[in-house]
Amino acid sequence: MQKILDLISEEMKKAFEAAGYDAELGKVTLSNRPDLCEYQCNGAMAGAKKYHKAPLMIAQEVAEKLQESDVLSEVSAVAPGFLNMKVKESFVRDYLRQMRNDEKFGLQMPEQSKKIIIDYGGPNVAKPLHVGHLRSAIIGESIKRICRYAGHDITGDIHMGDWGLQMGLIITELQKRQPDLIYFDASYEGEYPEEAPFTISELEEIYPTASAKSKVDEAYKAEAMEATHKLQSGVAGYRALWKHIMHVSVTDLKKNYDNLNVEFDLWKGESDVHDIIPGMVEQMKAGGYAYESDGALVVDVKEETDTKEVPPCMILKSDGAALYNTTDLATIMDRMEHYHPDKMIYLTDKRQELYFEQVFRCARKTGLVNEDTELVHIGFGTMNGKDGKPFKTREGGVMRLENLIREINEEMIRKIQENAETKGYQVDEKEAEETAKIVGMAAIKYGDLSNQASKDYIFDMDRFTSFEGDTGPYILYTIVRIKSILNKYTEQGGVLTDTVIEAAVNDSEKSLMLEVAKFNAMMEAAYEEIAPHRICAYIYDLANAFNHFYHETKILAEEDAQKKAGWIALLALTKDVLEVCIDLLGFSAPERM
RNA sequence: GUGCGUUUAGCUCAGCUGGAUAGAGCGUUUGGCUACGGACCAAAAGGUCGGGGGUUCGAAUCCUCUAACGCACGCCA
Repeated sequence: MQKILDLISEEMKKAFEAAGYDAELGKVTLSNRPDLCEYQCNGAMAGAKKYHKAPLMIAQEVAEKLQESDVLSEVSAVAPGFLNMKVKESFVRDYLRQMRNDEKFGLQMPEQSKKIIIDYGGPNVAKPLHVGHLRSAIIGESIKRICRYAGHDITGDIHMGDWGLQMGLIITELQKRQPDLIYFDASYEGEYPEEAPFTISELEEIYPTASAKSKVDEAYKAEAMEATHKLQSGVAGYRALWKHIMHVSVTDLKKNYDNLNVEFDLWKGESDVHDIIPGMVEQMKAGGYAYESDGALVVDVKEETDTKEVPPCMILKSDGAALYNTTDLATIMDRMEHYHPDKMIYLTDKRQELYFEQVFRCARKTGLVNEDTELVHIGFGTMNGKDGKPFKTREGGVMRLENLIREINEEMIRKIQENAETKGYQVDEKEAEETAKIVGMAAIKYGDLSNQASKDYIFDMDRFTSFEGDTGPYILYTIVRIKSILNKYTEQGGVLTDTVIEAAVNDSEKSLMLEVAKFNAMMEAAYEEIAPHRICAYIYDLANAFNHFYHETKILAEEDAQKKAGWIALLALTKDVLEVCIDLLGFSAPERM
């Protein structure tokens, strides 16, 4: 379906042409003076110079041509040359009827679906998730869903840190504690046990301990590096131990991401490309791209047009070891070979911007990707506390994700019970817990996504748990309210699928309809700009438009059955649009709250 | 030093790619509950859009200079 603004513009363009002017001047935009009109066109002013004519005169001539329009009503020319207009109620009605029948509410599917890989999450194995992982998970999940809804084939890869020194550290510490473990017996040739010799909580304690020791104890660090090397060169016992670490850790990660309603299609990590690194390095050397500089192997990625210094992209450290760049480049190579993506999206902290610029240029220069393969880095800002500094616990430590979620949920349960008390009804404890989880998720995710991803934002626990105004819970509340009305309609014998949208009878109804009609344009923008916050802004407006309408209209009490059914149809469409939107943001609405 | 980003109401943020009187939420003040769910709605107060200059009929938006803050600038990820 065409966007409503395009349909209106077409009508206006025809009028410009009919009046003897360039059709392109007839671009229509939303009115920024809603008290005067619904839509406006500024083309007459833009054309004044070209036609040596007063803008108002041009506007008047164009307005003349639109007096009989099926689309527009009340077209008027206003000084200094604005064209103000409203749209016909019948036009909006027909548009929404079509929307309601369309699978994706009028969103146009691309001619060619793109194959996209999105790299987000990025946790480290054996380390608990903390608030720093929250944004990547939330934003990445939403982007993935938006691209998918927009008709593209997108694969989400968690891309774990599962291969470096951290693994050697864990193994070393484990050996200190349990030297008799069969894994450390080099002469052992049998099968290794299926059960891991540690639990996730032990693992989470082992790593920081080992990391701290390595910083003060050189010998310990050397052991860890040796263990890392043994692991990477394939010593059986070490590999078996590594598999245990991975299994225990991934199981725990899955649980945590499940709680966030975040799902990955691929659980790849740095270890997956270990074997292809030597080949890639050789290829880069053979191609004449990589050369030695200060002992390290680098590829120049400067470009003529650069206004800044772009340091070369390092492929190997001076000790010959791989680094982050190496695995990222190898991963690109691996993905090109196995998935043939048209586009790869990386979601990380925005401080890594220059780094990704280097890696992307290197990948392009060395021919790891095709000319038209898009490589995109989306850098997000830091989540700060109320003081404007990176978010910490009250004690000043790094806050674990689980704890943050728990705090929000507890606050939510308190609110729900409080609400029930003031209204004098009983809540089932189980139900309250479930609802709290759903609402808490909406509060966290909406709070994050409603900000532009690239900006730092302030995570204010009090604000998010206050549930008033521009928040996730407000959106959910609106949906639940509509559901409640629709349920009552059904209970009274109405059949939702029999209802048909009618022309608006008052301003608030029309505003709601016009708001609903913006869906496909908004989605297109959200996809093109990779901007979930567009969806947030839209559903907030939509929820406001609905609540406004709701307060002015007694829906179920309406005696005219056709009118009532029309309203119900509009409500159902509004609810469906809202629910699709929140699903794209990664949360859902409860039945009651 | 170089580059990038940010600067809009007391606070937290929008601003649809150059249009009319710069918009929300929170907070403040005021009004609305026989509930189709008041976690709502209606209204008021509150802004030299960091500052200067320029382009344009018209600038928060484009150009330029400048200030403050933040971030990044080869062996971390």
